[in-house]
Amino acid sequence: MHDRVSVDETAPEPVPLDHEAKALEAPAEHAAELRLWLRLLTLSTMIEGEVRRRLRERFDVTLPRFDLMAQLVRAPDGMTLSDVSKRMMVSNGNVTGLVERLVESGHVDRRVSQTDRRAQVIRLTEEGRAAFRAMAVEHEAWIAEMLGGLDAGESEALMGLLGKVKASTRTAIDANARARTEEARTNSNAGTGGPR
Amino acid sequence: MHDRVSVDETAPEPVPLDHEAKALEAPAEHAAELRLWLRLLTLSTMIEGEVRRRLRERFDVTLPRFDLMAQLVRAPDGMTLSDVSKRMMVSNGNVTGLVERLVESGHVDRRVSQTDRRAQVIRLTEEGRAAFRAMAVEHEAWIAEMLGGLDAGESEALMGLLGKVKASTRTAIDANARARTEEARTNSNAGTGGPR
DNA sequence: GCCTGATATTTGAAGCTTAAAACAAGCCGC
DNA sequence: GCGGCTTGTTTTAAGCTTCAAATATCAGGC
Repeated sequence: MHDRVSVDETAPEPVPLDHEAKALEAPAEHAAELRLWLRLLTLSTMIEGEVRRRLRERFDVTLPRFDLMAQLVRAPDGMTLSDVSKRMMVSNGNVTGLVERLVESGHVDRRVSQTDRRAQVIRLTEEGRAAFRAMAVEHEAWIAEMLGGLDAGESEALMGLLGKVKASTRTAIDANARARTEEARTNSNAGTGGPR
Repeated sequence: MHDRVSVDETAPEPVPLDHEAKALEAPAEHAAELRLWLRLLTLSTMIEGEVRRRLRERFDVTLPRFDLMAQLVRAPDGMTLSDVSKRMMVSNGNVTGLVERLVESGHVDRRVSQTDRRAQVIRLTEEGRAAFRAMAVEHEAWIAEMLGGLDAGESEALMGLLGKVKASTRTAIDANARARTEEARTNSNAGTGGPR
């Protein structure tokens, strides 16, 4: 497989490491990926935490509400809860509660879809739109301040690399999901005596 | 009201854009940073979500518990709750509850520090260590699978760029914290009639 | 029209998370 | 050795989040 880490670790290796040492050192094969992931996670946790803090301090609003409003502001025609759920990558049940509170506070308007009686279409109210506009201006400045350490070329390079990782992550997730679906199908057939 | 029905608002529009349009387009100055942040956030959300799902599916464990155990496995002499809180970048109160549940399940051992009677020192139990070892092996493979799309050079480049962003983020956060502290000091002086 | 499977949403239980307030104990300068 | 500040932890209230189960509706095939 990927022998990237210049496989010169072959030579000695007399006594196989015991479990303990293995577990502690073990990053063995994939240390680089693990470090990358940890740095990525640390960074987004830092930024997210700071944005959360500032939103609360300056506007007394929570980050999830801001995020939801950010989705809605780009959809003047409204979105269904499912749409929001997919875009925000959170569960359906989560969105239900979030929307409930935003309707309560008058930022969001919710009505049954005219074409699908199962679905709710939600939109920002005028108040919601105004509130979001005010927040978005500062939010953007915060992000620019925090991510401002790169020049245009670096920024573009980073964007590209993140895109590449995103693609391979997507692939890994999809492959896993397919495998799970397949397994479920098989089990189901086995259980019900489906096509042998 | 909202003339959503595709007004084909392209052609005319002679007048300078109003607030609405501005707000929508406004990424104006800092569009690149905003896009970068969104991509970063999307990526870490994707990975984190998948790891969470797999940990639950394979080991019936939550991600925060895994993360806490990952901190402890590297500290055979134990850590205080505060240490953990800082390393995980979560609130103190959060750690209290998390540790409570891990002690309950027998993965973690907790005792009062011998040198500071305020502090609790926590360690993995043998069971906790064994359980973590098993999980860590798969976890590492998952990460390698998801982040596997880069060659060594790209990986290193990404690491460097993330480091750079992390540094500038750190700077921005610290500057803000200092400003807040300063403001608090000033207010406090004003209120109590401190040094003019 | 009726069944079957898919989709949209809600609900409930459990757990995670934060912020803020309350304590307890350490540290320090006088 | 006593105030006063700092640090370590817990507690509480509110909100976020997930998963899984329950509802309701839709869409197709027959």
